[in-house]
Amino acid sequence: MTGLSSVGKVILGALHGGPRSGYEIKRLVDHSTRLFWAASYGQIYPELRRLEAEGLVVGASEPRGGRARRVYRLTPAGADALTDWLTDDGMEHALRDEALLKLFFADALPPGGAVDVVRAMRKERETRLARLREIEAALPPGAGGFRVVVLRYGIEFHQWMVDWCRETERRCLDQAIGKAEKASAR
Amino acid sequence: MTGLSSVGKVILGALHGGPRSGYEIKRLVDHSTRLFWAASYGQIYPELRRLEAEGLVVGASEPRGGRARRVYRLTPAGADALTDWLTDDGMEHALRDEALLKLFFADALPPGGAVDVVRAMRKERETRLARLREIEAALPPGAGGFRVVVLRYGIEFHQWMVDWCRETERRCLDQAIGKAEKASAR
DNA sequence: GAGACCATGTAATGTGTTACATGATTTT
DNA sequence: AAAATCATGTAACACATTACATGGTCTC
Repeated sequence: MTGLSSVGKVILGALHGGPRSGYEIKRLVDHSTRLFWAASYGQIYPELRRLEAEGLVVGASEPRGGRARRVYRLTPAGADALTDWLTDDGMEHALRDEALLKLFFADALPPGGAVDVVRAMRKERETRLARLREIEAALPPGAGGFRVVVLRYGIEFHQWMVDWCRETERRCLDQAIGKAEKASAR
Repeated sequence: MTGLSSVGKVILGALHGGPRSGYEIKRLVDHSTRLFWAASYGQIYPELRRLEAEGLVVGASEPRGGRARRVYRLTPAGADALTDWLTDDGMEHALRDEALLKLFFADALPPGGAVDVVRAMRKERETRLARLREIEAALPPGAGGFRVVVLRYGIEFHQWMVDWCRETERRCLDQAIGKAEKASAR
């Protein structure tokens, strides 16, 4: 009832899909939500203990072979906390984009410098877009559910950014030509 | 030469536009880059001192009336550090989107719960879009430069998200109707 | 004279990453 | 036998927000 921490949210969500160890939660996050919600071991392990102390999850020792392993599952209180969070109206949305910051200050660069910024931005987004498309291609045919909806959001968003970069590069170059013509007309 | 800190980047960029006090830098950030690059007093003031110790900026006491005020300007080394950063290929891009995380786990919600998540997401983006459009409308006519390019990016991006939400809401409802028809056909 | 705004700074707190330490099991 | 992966955990550090403390000026 204290309000879930940032890590707590992914953990409860992950455990809704079934009992999991801290290691498995980290793996799941790295393979699915990391682009919009990351979590590290340094957060996950301590938080699992805190959630257990609050009664939202329970851990049980379930070794795999001789390998120690602690598996957590949602308690009814944990499931309630999950739906409470899912239906509340907290909507944190933070973006940290170095390319935009560079572009914002691009007037400090010699003419033509800005295009390089946008070009570098596009290259980076294209790489990530390709990786997302690979994930999509590897999806079992007929896969549905909201996890796929979110993946497609990622793909379409990255595609949108790549298009925006291309358009902006074009505009930068047009402007450069316009300036050059004006200069030669003198 | 040590590699600029996150705050250092906005500070040098801001100072390229002219000498400014810490307070003015904070104001500028809050009114322009905060959506993709924020900075707080707790970062700005200590960082200004660090940058001065490194020789990238110089501060001078320039009181305004009886009000103490310390104004910083770029040194040649600071201007160099700025262009070095602008032309390097660091391209940090992090996104933290609670709406996407909720949608990702929306299978845990009763049918129809996901639409509410998307609707809440759209509402929030619409509010921000409106604020950005106000800023654009208040722009002096004929305003140009990369600051405006970045503002338009923000507007178009938010518009894209709103459209995506609308489309997704529609699809969720269609699917619900499809299911209801299937159920009634039995 | 109240409230908004200018102005600087620090301390406490929270959030998050990285590296380290340890060790078993599985795959090549 | 080496490398990858499974598995847990902590300590150090970096990054960032919030609240507090202080006080001047300007506008209504």
